[in-house]
Amino acid sequence: MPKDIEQLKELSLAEDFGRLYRMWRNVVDVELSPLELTYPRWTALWKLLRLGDNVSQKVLANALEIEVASLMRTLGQLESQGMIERHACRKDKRARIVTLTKTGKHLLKKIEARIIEVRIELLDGISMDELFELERVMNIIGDNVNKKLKVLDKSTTDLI
Amino acid sequence: MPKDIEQLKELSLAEDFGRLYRMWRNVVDVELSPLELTYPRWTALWKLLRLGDNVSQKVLANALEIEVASLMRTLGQLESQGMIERHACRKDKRARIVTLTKTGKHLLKKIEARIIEVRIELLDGISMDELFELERVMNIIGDNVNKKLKVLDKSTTDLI
DNA sequence: GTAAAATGCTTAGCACGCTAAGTAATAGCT
DNA sequence: AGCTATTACTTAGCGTGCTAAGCATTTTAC
Repeated sequence: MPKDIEQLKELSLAEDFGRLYRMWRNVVDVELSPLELTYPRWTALWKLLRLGDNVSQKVLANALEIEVASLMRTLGQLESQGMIERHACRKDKRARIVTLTKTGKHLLKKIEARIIEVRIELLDGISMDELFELERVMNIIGDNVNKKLKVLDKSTTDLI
Repeated sequence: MPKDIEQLKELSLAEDFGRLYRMWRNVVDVELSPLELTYPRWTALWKLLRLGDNVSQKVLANALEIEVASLMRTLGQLESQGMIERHACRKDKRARIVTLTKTGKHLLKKIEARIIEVRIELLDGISMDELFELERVMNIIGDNVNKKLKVLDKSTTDLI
Protein backbone atom coordinates (compact mmCIF):
# COMPACT_ATOMS: atom_id res chain seq x y z
CA MET A 1 0.00 0.00 0.00
CA PRO A 2 2.51 2.66 -1.15
CA LYS A 3 1.71 6.23 -0.20
CA ASP A 4 2.85 9.63 -1.29
CA ILE A 5 5.01 10.96 1.53
CA GLU A 6 4.31 14.59 0.75
CA GLN A 7 0.59 14.01 0.93
CA LEU A 8 1.00 12.19 4.22
CA LYS A 9 2.84 15.18 5.65
CA GLU A 10 -0.12 17.42 5.00
CA LEU A 11 -2.62 15.09 6.63
CA SER A 12 -3.95 15.83 10.07
CA LEU A 13 -6.28 12.92 10.47
CA ALA A 14 -5.93 12.52 14.22
CA GLU A 15 -6.64 16.21 14.74
CA ASP A 16 -9.67 15.88 12.50
CA PHE A 17 -10.96 13.02 14.60
CA GLY A 18 -10.49 15.03 17.76
CA ARG A 19 -12.11 18.09 16.30
CA LEU A 20 -15.14 16.24 15.01
CA TYR A 21 -15.58 14.53 18.34
CA ARG A 22 -15.49 17.82 20.24
CA MET A 23 -17.76 19.58 17.75
CA TRP A 24 -20.33 16.80 17.71
CA ARG A 25 -20.38 16.62 21.48
CA ASN A 26 -20.79 20.35 21.60
CA VAL A 27 -23.89 20.28 19.39
CA VAL A 28 -25.58 17.62 21.49
CA ASP A 29 -24.60 19.41 24.69
CA VAL A 30 -26.33 22.55 23.52
CA GLU A 31 -29.38 20.59 22.41
CA LEU A 32 -29.79 18.72 25.67
CA SER A 33 -28.57 21.34 28.12
CA PRO A 34 -32.12 22.18 29.29
CA LEU A 35 -32.36 18.63 30.61
CA GLU A 36 -29.19 18.81 32.72
CA LEU A 37 -27.62 16.18 30.52
CA THR A 38 -24.09 16.40 29.26
CA TYR A 39 -22.73 14.27 26.47
CA PRO A 40 -21.12 11.53 28.58
CA ARG A 41 -24.23 11.31 30.71
CA TRP A 42 -26.79 10.78 28.01
CA THR A 43 -24.57 8.43 26.01
CA ALA A 44 -24.23 6.30 29.14
CA LEU A 45 -28.01 6.22 29.63
CA TRP A 46 -28.53 5.54 25.96
CA LYS A 47 -26.02 2.72 25.81
CA LEU A 48 -27.33 1.25 29.03
CA LEU A 49 -30.80 0.97 27.53
CA ARG A 50 -29.45 -0.68 24.40
CA LEU A 51 -27.45 -3.17 26.44
CA GLY A 52 -30.56 -4.33 28.24
CA ASP A 53 -30.42 -2.19 31.35
CA ASN A 54 -28.82 -4.76 33.63
CA VAL A 55 -25.11 -4.83 33.05
CA SER A 56 -21.95 -4.34 35.04
CA GLN A 57 -19.97 -1.12 34.96
CA LYS A 58 -17.26 -2.88 33.03
CA VAL A 59 -19.59 -4.01 30.26
CA LEU A 60 -21.02 -0.53 29.99
CA ALA A 61 -17.57 1.06 29.85
CA ASN A 62 -16.53 -1.34 27.10
CA ALA A 63 -19.61 -0.52 25.08
CA LEU A 64 -18.93 3.19 25.49
CA GLU A 65 -15.33 2.65 24.48
CA ILE A 66 -13.96 4.39 27.54
CA GLU A 67 -12.19 3.16 30.67
CA VAL A 68 -14.14 2.10 33.73
CA ALA A 69 -12.37 4.79 35.73
CA SER A 70 -13.65 7.40 33.31
CA LEU A 71 -17.17 6.10 33.62
CA MET A 72 -17.27 6.34 37.41
CA ARG A 73 -17.72 10.09 37.58
CA THR A 74 -20.55 10.01 35.08
CA LEU A 75 -22.38 7.18 36.82
CA GLY A 76 -22.03 8.99 40.11
CA GLN A 77 -23.68 12.06 38.61
CA LEU A 78 -26.46 10.05 37.00
CA GLU A 79 -27.05 8.24 40.27
CA SER A 80 -27.35 11.45 42.24
CA GLN A 81 -29.72 12.74 39.57
CA GLY A 82 -31.85 9.69 40.17
CA MET A 83 -31.46 8.36 36.63
CA ILE A 84 -29.75 5.11 37.47
CA GLU A 85 -29.09 2.80 40.39
CA ARG A 86 -26.09 0.64 41.19
CA HIS A 87 -26.36 -2.47 43.30
CA ALA A 88 -24.00 -5.34 44.04
CA CYS A 89 -24.29 -8.38 41.85
CA ARG A 90 -25.37 -11.49 43.76
CA LYS A 91 -23.30 -13.94 41.79
CA ASP A 92 -20.15 -11.85 41.81
CA LYS A 93 -19.85 -9.52 44.75
CA ARG A 94 -17.08 -7.55 43.07
CA ALA A 95 -19.36 -6.40 40.27
CA ARG A 96 -21.90 -3.61 40.47
CA ILE A 97 -24.93 -3.82 38.24
CA VAL A 98 -26.27 -0.63 36.74
CA THR A 99 -29.97 -0.21 36.05
CA LEU A 100 -32.14 2.62 34.79
CA THR A 101 -34.65 4.05 37.21
CA LYS A 102 -38.17 4.95 36.16
CA THR A 103 -37.04 8.57 35.91
CA GLY A 104 -34.15 7.53 33.73
CA LYS A 105 -36.31 5.53 31.37
CA HIS A 106 -38.78 8.34 31.14
CA LEU A 107 -36.07 10.83 30.29
CA LEU A 108 -34.68 8.54 27.63
CA LYS A 109 -38.04 8.38 25.91
CA LYS A 110 -38.08 12.15 25.87
CA ILE A 111 -34.66 12.60 24.30
CA GLU A 112 -34.64 9.68 21.90
CA ALA A 113 -36.29 11.58 19.07
CA ARG A 114 -33.97 14.59 19.53
CA ILE A 115 -30.86 12.42 19.39
CA ILE A 116 -31.94 10.78 16.17
CA GLU A 117 -32.84 14.13 14.64
CA VAL A 118 -29.42 15.51 15.46
CA ARG A 119 -27.74 12.50 13.89
CA ILE A 120 -29.79 12.92 10.73
CA GLU A 121 -28.90 16.60 10.56
CA LEU A 122 -25.19 16.07 11.15
CA LEU A 123 -25.07 13.26 8.60
CA ASP A 124 -26.94 15.23 5.97
CA GLY A 125 -25.50 14.66 2.51
CA ILE A 126 -23.94 11.34 3.45
CA SER A 127 -25.47 8.05 2.32
CA MET A 128 -25.74 4.96 4.48
CA ASP A 129 -23.20 3.29 2.21
CA GLU A 130 -20.72 6.10 2.71
CA LEU A 131 -21.36 5.87 6.42
CA PHE A 132 -20.60 2.17 6.53
CA GLU A 133 -17.52 2.77 4.46
CA LEU A 134 -16.45 5.43 6.94
CA GLU A 135 -16.89 2.98 9.80
CA ARG A 136 -15.02 0.30 7.92
CA VAL A 137 -11.99 2.49 7.30
CA MET A 138 -12.04 3.79 10.86
CA ASN A 139 -12.10 0.23 12.14
CA ILE A 140 -9.04 -0.61 10.07
CA ILE A 141 -7.22 2.31 11.65
CA GLY A 142 -8.39 1.17 15.07
CA ASP A 143 -7.07 -2.33 14.43
CA ASN A 144 -3.74 -0.96 13.24
CA VAL A 145 -3.44 1.14 16.36
CA ASN A 146 -4.16 -1.85 18.57
CA LYS A 147 -1.61 -3.94 16.76
CA LYS A 148 0.93 -1.15 17.14
CA LEU A 149 0.20 -0.63 20.81
CA LYS A 150 0.63 -4.32 21.44
CA VAL A 151 4.05 -4.23 19.84
CA LEU A 152 5.06 -1.14 21.76
CA ASP A 153 3.86 -2.69 25.00
CA LYS A 154 5.84 -5.82 24.32
CA SER A 155 8.99 -3.91 23.56
CA THR A 156 8.85 -2.25 26.97
CA THR A 157 7.99 -5.39 28.95
CA ASP A 158 10.78 -7.20 27.16
CA LEU A 159 13.18 -5.00 29.03
CA ILE A 160 12.07 -6.36 32.39
CA MET B 1 -31.01 11.32 2.06
CA PRO B 2 -33.41 8.98 3.91
CA LYS B 3 -31.85 6.87 6.63
CA ASP B 4 -32.82 3.80 8.53
CA ILE B 5 -33.65 4.97 12.04
CA GLU B 6 -32.80 1.67 13.65
CA GLN B 7 -29.36 1.69 12.09
CA LEU B 8 -28.82 5.25 13.23
CA LYS B 9 -29.64 4.24 16.80
CA GLU B 10 -26.83 1.71 16.78
CA LEU B 11 -24.24 4.14 15.47
CA SER B 12 -21.70 5.65 17.78
CA LEU B 13 -19.77 7.73 15.34
CA ALA B 14 -18.81 10.51 17.71
CA GLU B 15 -17.47 8.00 20.23
CA ASP B 16 -15.49 6.36 17.43
CA PHE B 17 -13.95 9.69 16.51
CA GLY B 18 -13.01 10.33 20.12
CA ARG B 19 -11.60 6.87 20.57
CA LEU B 20 -9.48 7.01 17.43
CA TYR B 21 -8.15 10.41 18.38
CA ARG B 22 -7.10 9.20 21.84
CA MET B 23 -5.63 5.96 20.51
CA TRP B 24 -3.67 7.65 17.77
CA ARG B 25 -2.32 10.24 20.15
CA ASN B 26 -1.36 7.49 22.51
CA VAL B 27 0.72 5.68 19.90
CA VAL B 28 2.65 8.80 18.97
CA ASP B 29 3.11 9.72 22.62
CA VAL B 30 4.76 6.38 23.27
CA GLU B 31 6.92 6.70 20.18
CA LEU B 32 8.16 10.17 20.96
CA SER B 33 8.29 10.02 24.75
CA PRO B 34 12.09 9.63 24.81
CA LEU B 35 12.28 13.11 23.27
CA GLU B 36 10.15 14.78 25.95
CA LEU B 37 7.54 15.53 23.32
CA THR B 38 3.86 15.02 23.90
CA TYR B 39 1.31 14.98 21.14
CA PRO B 40 0.20 18.60 21.34
CA ARG B 41 3.80 19.74 21.51
CA TRP B 42 5.12 18.03 18.44
CA THR B 43 2.01 18.78 16.39
CA ALA B 44 2.49 22.45 17.22
CA LEU B 45 6.14 22.31 16.14
CA TRP B 46 5.22 20.37 13.05
CA LYS B 47 2.43 22.72 12.02
CA LEU B 48 4.59 25.73 12.75
CA LEU B 49 7.20 24.47 10.32
CA ARG B 50 4.60 23.86 7.65
CA LEU B 51 3.13 27.33 8.10
CA GLY B 52 6.47 28.94 7.43
CA ASP B 53 7.76 29.41 10.96
CA ASN B 54 6.72 33.01 11.40
CA VAL B 55 3.08 33.21 12.31
CA SER B 56 0.95 34.56 15.11
CA GLN B 57 -0.43 32.37 17.85
CA LYS B 58 -3.89 32.80 16.40
CA VAL B 59 -2.88 31.53 12.96
CA LEU B 60 -1.16 28.55 14.52
CA ALA B 61 -4.16 27.72 16.69
CA ASN B 62 -6.44 27.87 13.68
CA ALA B 63 -4.20 25.53 11.73
CA LEU B 64 -4.14 23.12 14.66
CA GLU B 65 -7.91 23.34 14.93
CA ILE B 66 -7.84 24.22 18.60
CA GLU B 67 -8.53 27.41 20.54
CA VAL B 68 -5.80 29.94 21.21
CA ALA B 69 -6.33 29.46 24.93
CA SER B 70 -5.62 25.76 24.55
CA LEU B 71 -2.46 26.47 22.63
CA MET B 72 -0.99 28.76 25.29
CA ARG B 73 0.04 26.03 27.68
CA THR B 74 1.74 24.06 24.93
CA LEU B 75 3.64 27.07 23.59
CA GLY B 76 4.76 27.90 27.10
CA GLN B 77 6.18 24.42 27.49
CA LEU B 78 7.88 24.49 24.11
CA GLU B 79 9.33 27.89 24.91
CA SER B 80 10.78 26.74 28.20
CA GLN B 81 12.20 23.71 26.40
CA GLY B 82 13.94 26.10 24.04
CA MET B 83 12.14 24.83 20.96
CA ILE B 84 10.36 28.04 20.03
CA GLU B 85 10.47 31.74 20.71
CA ARG B 86 7.68 34.29 20.95
CA HIS B 87 8.22 37.96 20.24
CA ALA B 88 5.91 40.90 19.76
CA CYS B 89 4.91 41.70 16.20
CA ARG B 90 6.12 45.10 15.05
CA LYS B 91 3.13 45.92 12.94
CA ASP B 92 0.55 44.83 15.47
CA LYS B 93 1.66 45.07 19.05
CA ARG B 94 -1.17 42.83 20.21
CA ALA B 95 0.11 39.86 18.23
CA ARG B 96 2.94 37.56 19.24
CA ILE B 97 4.90 35.85 16.51
CA VAL B 98 6.07 32.32 17.06
CA THR B 99 9.31 31.06 15.55
CA LEU B 100 11.27 27.84 15.75
CA THR B 101 14.65 28.00 17.41
CA LYS B 102 17.66 26.18 16.04
CA THR B 103 17.05 23.46 18.62
CA GLY B 104 13.44 23.18 17.52
CA LYS B 105 14.33 22.86 13.86
CA HIS B 106 16.93 20.29 14.66
CA LEU B 107 14.48 18.22 16.67
CA LEU B 108 11.91 18.37 13.89
CA LYS B 109 14.38 16.92 11.42
CA LYS B 110 14.97 14.10 13.84
CA ILE B 111 11.32 13.19 14.32
CA GLU B 112 10.02 13.78 10.83
CA ALA B 113 10.82 10.30 9.60
CA ARG B 114 9.26 8.68 12.70
CA ILE B 115 6.02 10.62 12.29
CA ILE B 116 5.67 9.56 8.69
CA GLU B 117 6.45 5.96 9.54
CA VAL B 118 3.77 5.91 12.21
CA ARG B 119 1.25 7.36 9.78
CA ILE B 120 2.09 4.70 7.23
CA GLU B 121 1.73 1.97 9.82
CA LEU B 122 -1.56 3.24 11.17
CA LEU B 123 -2.97 3.67 7.68
CA ASP B 124 -1.87 0.25 6.54
CA GLY B 125 -4.51 -1.43 4.37
CA ILE B 126 -6.09 1.87 3.37
CA SER B 127 -5.53 3.35 -0.06
CA MET B 128 -4.96 7.02 -0.74
CA ASP B 129 -8.34 7.13 -2.44
CA GLU B 130 -10.05 5.72 0.60
CA LEU B 131 -8.20 8.23 2.70
CA PHE B 132 -9.37 11.16 0.62
CA GLU B 133 -12.87 9.77 0.72
CA LEU B 134 -12.61 9.58 4.50
CA GLU B 135 -11.53 13.20 4.68
CA ARG B 136 -14.29 14.22 2.31
CA VAL B 137 -17.01 12.61 4.41
CA MET B 138 -15.54 13.97 7.62
CA ASN B 139 -15.50 17.45 6.12
CA ILE B 140 -19.18 17.14 5.27
CA ILE B 141 -19.91 16.27 8.87
CA GLY B 142 -17.77 19.19 10.02
CA ASP B 143 -19.70 21.55 7.76
CA ASN B 144 -23.01 20.22 9.02
CA VAL B 145 -21.91 20.74 12.60
CA ASN B 146 -20.86 24.30 11.87
CA LYS B 147 -24.17 25.03 10.18
CA LYS B 148 -26.00 23.56 13.14
CA LEU B 149 -23.94 25.47 15.69
CA LYS B 150 -24.63 28.70 13.85
CA VAL B 151 -28.36 28.04 14.04
CA LEU B 152 -28.19 27.12 17.71
CA ASP B 153 -26.16 30.22 18.46
CA LYS B 154 -28.68 32.40 16.68
CA SER B 155 -31.60 30.85 18.50
CA THR B 156 -30.07 31.78 21.84
CA THR B 157 -29.04 35.31 20.93
CA ASP B 158 -32.49 35.86 19.52
CA LEU B 159 -33.78 35.68 23.06
CA ILE B 160 -31.77 38.72 24.12
C1' DG C 1 -10.30 62.92 16.72
C1' DT C 2 -12.61 60.26 19.84
C1' DA C 3 -15.91 56.67 21.51
C1' DA C 4 -17.25 52.05 20.59
C1' DA C 5 -16.38 47.63 18.75
C1' DA C 6 -13.35 44.14 17.52
C1' DT C 7 -9.02 41.61 17.90
C1' DG C 8 -5.02 39.09 20.06
C1' DC C 9 -3.33 37.49 23.95
C1' DT C 10 -3.49 35.89 28.76
C1' DT C 11 -5.21 33.79 33.03
C1' DA C 12 -8.33 31.04 35.68
C1' DG C 13 -11.01 27.32 36.23
C1' DC C 14 -14.03 23.47 34.33
C1' DA C 15 -14.95 18.78 31.79
C1' DC C 16 -13.85 14.41 30.73
C1' DG C 17 -10.60 11.39 28.95
C1' DC C 18 -6.51 8.74 30.99
C1' DT C 19 -3.01 5.89 34.12
C1' DA C 20 -1.51 4.28 38.59
C1' DA C 21 -2.28 2.34 42.83
C1' DG C 22 -5.26 0.24 46.27
C1' DT C 23 -9.07 -3.08 48.02
C1' DA C 24 -12.19 -6.87 47.94
C1' DA C 25 -13.79 -10.92 45.63
C1' DT C 26 -13.11 -14.68 42.48
C1' DA C 27 -10.65 -18.14 39.76
C1' DG C 28 -6.85 -21.11 38.87
C1' DC C 29 -3.08 -24.19 40.24
C1' DT C 30 -0.87 -27.70 43.02
C1' DA D 1 -7.65 -26.28 51.01
C1' DG D 2 -4.53 -22.59 50.30
C1' DC D 3 -1.48 -19.53 47.64
C1' DT D 4 -1.33 -16.78 43.58
C1' DA D 5 -3.08 -14.32 39.74
C1' DT D 6 -6.82 -12.07 37.91
C1' DT D 7 -10.86 -9.32 38.00
C1' DA D 8 -14.16 -5.40 39.20
C1' DC D 9 -14.37 -1.51 41.27
C1' DT D 10 -12.68 2.81 43.47
C1' DT D 11 -9.86 6.88 44.37
C1' DA D 12 -6.44 10.29 43.27
C1' DG D 13 -4.31 13.06 40.27
C1' DC D 14 -2.71 14.31 35.39
C1' DG D 15 -3.31 16.10 30.44
C1' DT D 16 -5.44 18.70 27.11
C1' DG D 17 -9.45 20.35 25.31
C1' DC D 18 -12.90 24.18 26.46
C1' DT D 19 -15.37 28.84 27.93
C1' DA D 20 -15.38 33.14 30.47
C1' DA D 21 -13.41 37.27 31.77
C1' DG D 22 -9.85 40.82 31.55
C1' DC D 23 -6.19 43.80 29.32
C1' DA D 24 -3.89 46.16 25.62
C1' DT D 25 -4.04 47.44 21.00
C1' DT D 26 -6.17 48.29 16.66
C1' DT D 27 -10.00 49.29 13.73
C1' DT D 28 -14.43 51.28 12.76
C1' DA D 29 -17.95 54.77 12.94
C1' DC D 30 -19.47 59.10 13.73
